[in-house]
Amino acid sequence: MLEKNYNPKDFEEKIYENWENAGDFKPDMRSDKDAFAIVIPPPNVTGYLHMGHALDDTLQDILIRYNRMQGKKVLWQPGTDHAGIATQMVVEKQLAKEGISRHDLGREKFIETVWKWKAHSGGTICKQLRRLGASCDWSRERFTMDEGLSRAVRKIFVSLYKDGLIYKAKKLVNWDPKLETAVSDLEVVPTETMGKMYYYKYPLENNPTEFIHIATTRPETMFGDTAVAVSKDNPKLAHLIGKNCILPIVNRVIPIIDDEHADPEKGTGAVKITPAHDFNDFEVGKRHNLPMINILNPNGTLNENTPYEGMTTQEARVKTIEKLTELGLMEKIEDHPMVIPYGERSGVVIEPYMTDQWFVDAPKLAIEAKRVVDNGEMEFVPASYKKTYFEWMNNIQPWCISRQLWWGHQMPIWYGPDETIFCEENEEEAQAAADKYYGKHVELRRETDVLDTWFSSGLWAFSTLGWPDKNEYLDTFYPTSVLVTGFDIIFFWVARMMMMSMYMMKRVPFKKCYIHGLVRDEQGRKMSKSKGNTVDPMETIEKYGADALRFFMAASETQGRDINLSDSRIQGYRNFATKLWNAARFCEMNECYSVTDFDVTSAKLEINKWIIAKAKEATKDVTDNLNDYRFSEAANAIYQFTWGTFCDWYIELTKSVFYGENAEDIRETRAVAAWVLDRILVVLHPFMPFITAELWNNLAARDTKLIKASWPSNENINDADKYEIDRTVDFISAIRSLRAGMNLPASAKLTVYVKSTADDLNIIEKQNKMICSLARLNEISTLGNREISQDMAQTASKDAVMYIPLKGVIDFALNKNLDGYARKLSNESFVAKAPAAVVAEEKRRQAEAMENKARVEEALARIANF
RNA sequence: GGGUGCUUAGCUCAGCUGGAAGAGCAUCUCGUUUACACCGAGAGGGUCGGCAGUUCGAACCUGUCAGCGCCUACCA
Repeated sequence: MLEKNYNPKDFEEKIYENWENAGDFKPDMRSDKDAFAIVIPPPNVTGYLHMGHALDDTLQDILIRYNRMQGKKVLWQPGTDHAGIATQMVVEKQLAKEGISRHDLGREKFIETVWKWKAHSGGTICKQLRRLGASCDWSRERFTMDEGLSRAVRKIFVSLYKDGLIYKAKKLVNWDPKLETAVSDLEVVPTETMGKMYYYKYPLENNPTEFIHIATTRPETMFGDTAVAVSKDNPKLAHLIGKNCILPIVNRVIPIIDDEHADPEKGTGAVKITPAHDFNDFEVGKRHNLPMINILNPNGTLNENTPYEGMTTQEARVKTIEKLTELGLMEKIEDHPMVIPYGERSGVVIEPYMTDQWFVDAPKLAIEAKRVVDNGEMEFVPASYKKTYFEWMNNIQPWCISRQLWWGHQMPIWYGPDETIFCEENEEEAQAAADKYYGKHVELRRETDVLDTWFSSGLWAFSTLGWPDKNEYLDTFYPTSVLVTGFDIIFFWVARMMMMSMYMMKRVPFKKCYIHGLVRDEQGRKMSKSKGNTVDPMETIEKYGADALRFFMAASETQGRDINLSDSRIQGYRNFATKLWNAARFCEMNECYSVTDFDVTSAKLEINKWIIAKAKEATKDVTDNLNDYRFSEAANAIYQFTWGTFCDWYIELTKSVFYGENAEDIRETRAVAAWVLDRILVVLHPFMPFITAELWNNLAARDTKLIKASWPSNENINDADKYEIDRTVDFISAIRSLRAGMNLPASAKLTVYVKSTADDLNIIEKQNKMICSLARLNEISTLGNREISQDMAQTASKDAVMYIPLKGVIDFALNKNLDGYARKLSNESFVAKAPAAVVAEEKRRQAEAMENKARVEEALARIANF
C-alpha cells in the first residue's frame, strides 16, 4: 500500500542508490541500437552545485534517460575539472589564514596541499548531482588531472608544437598583478567605471614654449612612452609630425609620428604611445619599430625604469600629476566614463604586460572548427548561436595558454643547455631524449608554467573516453551526441573543444550543441554570491524534492531565454507530484493492477478507448518535443495529460464504473487505468525519475525497472476513439458552467432536457450515468415534445441546446439556509450569550445568503424575460 | 561602434509552418463526493509595445519608431 502522503525524502536517495549499485547507469553495450552519449560539462572539483548546474544537468539527464528508455547504448560521461586559478586561489586563501604563502611552501609542497584539499573537499558536487538524480556512469568518472587525461594533454601539446601550432612569443598579454600570471582575453571582465581623463602637455624639443597636448586616463604610463602619434590627416597637428618632444619628469626625447591610430576626433588628437602597456600602442610600436619600455614589476608596482619605483599605479598616478602640475604642464582633469578590465578571479585591474608566453595558433585551428559548423556537421540548438560562434571565431586571437601558476598541467617542455625538449611522456623520457641528443648526461630544467585550464577541458570529449588509447568506448561514443551548456561558455569551452577535437580527432566532438540561458533570481536579477541572492538547489530539493526542482527546470526551459527561479512554481510542481501520488493511490484502492501484455485495442468502453487515445497522443507530443529539444513543451504535455485529462476527467469517469455492478466493465477499466498510469510513469520518468520509479516499484511486481522500460513509439491513434467522450465532457462542462453562473447549490440535483442531433442524443443516452454523476443531475434526457417553459435555464454546446427547469430547485435550496440563519438569530439567548464574533459571523452569513438569493432571483427574472 | 535578443492577462512566461489568444501563480464565487485542501467546480482578466505595410487572413512576415536586455570591441 502506498503511504497516504507523497514524501519524496522517504525514497529519493534510496532509489538512487539502488540504480547506482545495480549499474543501471552503465551503457548497454550489447544493444543493437544507436549509441547516445553526452559528456558532462565538468564542474570544478571543489565546487558546489548551483542552480545553473541544476538546470544544465537536469536537461542532460532528461535526454539521457529518454534515450536510454529507447534501448540505445547510452553513456553520460561524468567528471570534474581541476580549475587551475580558482582552485589555487581557494587553497592560497586557506593557507593565508595560517599566515602561510604558497612561496613559503614551495611548489612541490603546495601542489601536495592542493591534492589534499581536493581529496578532502572535492567530490561534493558529484554527491549533489546524485541527489538531483543525474544518471551518470560514475564508474567512469574522470578528472582533468588524472594520469590518463594528463597524458592526453601532453600528447596534444607536443603534437601541436610539432605542427607549428603552439609557439612561444614575447607579446603583450593580460596580466593579473595579484595572481602574477597571464590570463586569457576571456578571463578579463570589462567593467564600466567613471574614471578621469587627464589633459597635459609635452614641450617640443626645439621650442620648449610650444607644446603638444595629450589626453590619457593613465598618466603614470607616460614613463613607458616612446612616441606621440598624430594623424597626417589632422590639419591642426600634422605639422608636428617628424619633430620630437620631451617627456617631462624624465626628460627623455621621443618622436612625434604619423599613425592612423590617432583619431583627430578623440581626445586632443595626439596620442601618447606606450607600446609595452597598451594593446593599440603595441601595434603602433610594431609599425614604427619603437622601443618598448616595460615600466611595471610582475606585482603591478612601477619598476626601475620609472622615477617612482615600488609605487602602485595609483600612487604613481597621484605623484605624476603632482609633478606635472608643479612643472606647469597639467591642463585639466575631466570625469570620463570608461571600461576597465578586471581579473575574473582576482578582481584586480588587469594590466597589459609584456612577457614571454606560449600561444596556440587559434586562427589556424578555427578554420576546421568553422567549416564543420558551416556545413552542419555540428549544429547549434537554437540555431541562432551559430552566428555568435562565427562572430567570435572570425575575430579569434592567438590563445595564450601559459599561466604562471602552480596548480595545473605543467608544460611538457624541458630546457637543456641550448635545446628545448618536448616530451609527451614524462621526466625520465625527457631526460633520456636529452642525454641521447647531447651524447652525455645533461641537467634539464622543466618549464615552470602550467597550461590554461581550458586547454585540458578542450580535450574533454575524447580524453574522457580514453584517448589516446584505442578502446571500445571511444569507438562507440565518439563523436558524442549532444553537448548541453550555457551560452556563457561557448567561447571558453565549446569553441576550444571544437578546435582541439577537429585538430586531433578530425571529427566533431558532438553532433549537436544545445545552449540554454542563465538561471536568475525571482526578480530576474543575475544570481551572485556578492548580491546574496543565490538559492542553494540542495535546500530546494530538501524542501520540495528533486523531482519538483527538475520539473521546474524542464518546464521553464524555452529555447534562447533565461529562467527566473520561482518558488511558487517549484511548489506547484511538488503539488503535481502529490497529485500523481494520489491518483496512484486511487488506482491502488480500486485494484487497478497492471495486466502484463494488456492489449489496449481490446478495450470496449468509450471512456477507456478515449483515455488510451489521449495517452498515446500525449506520448507522441512529449516524444516529438523532446526530439526537438523543446523541454518546456514536452514537460507541459505530460503535465496537462496527467492532471487535466487523467486526474480531472478519467478518474472521475471511472467512478461510475467502479461504483457500479458490471464486473466486465470494472475488469476492463481497472486494466486500462493501470495501463494509463504506467504510461504516465514511463513518459514522466525522464523528468521526474524518483516518484515515477517509486510508484512503478510499488504498484506491481515488474520484470523491467522503470529506468530501462521501453519508450513507446509509432502508436496508432484512432481519432474516432476520442469523439464520444470529448462530447460528453462538453455536455458536463456546459452544465457545470451554467450551474456555477447561476449560483445553483451543488446539493440541488437538476433535470436537463436536450434538443440536438441524433448523434448527440445517442451519446447522452449511452453516457447518461456519467453525465448525471459528474454534473450532479437527477436526469438528462431528450427534450422530445416537452414544452419549453419560462422557468427553464438554457445553455448550449455546439448543436445541443440544454433546458434546465429551475423552479422548485432554487426555492428549496436557498430558503433552507435562510430559515436556519433566521431561526438562530431570532433566538434571544444566542444573540445575548454567544461570543460577539460568532454572532457577527452568523449575521454575515445570513447577509451573504440573502444576497445570494437575490442574485439567483435576478437570474431567474432574466430567464423569464427570455 | 559591431552583433544579437526581448516587449503577449495583475505577476512570471508559453505560443513550432501565418489559420478561432494559452499555462502557472494571483484574484473572485461555490464546494455534494472515501485519490488528493499540496484538492475540486466555475468565473473575471488581453488593442499580443506604437505606427505603416504584405496577405483572404498577422502575436507570428516586412519596414519604422520607442523602451529594455545580453554578447563583443573600445583604459587617448
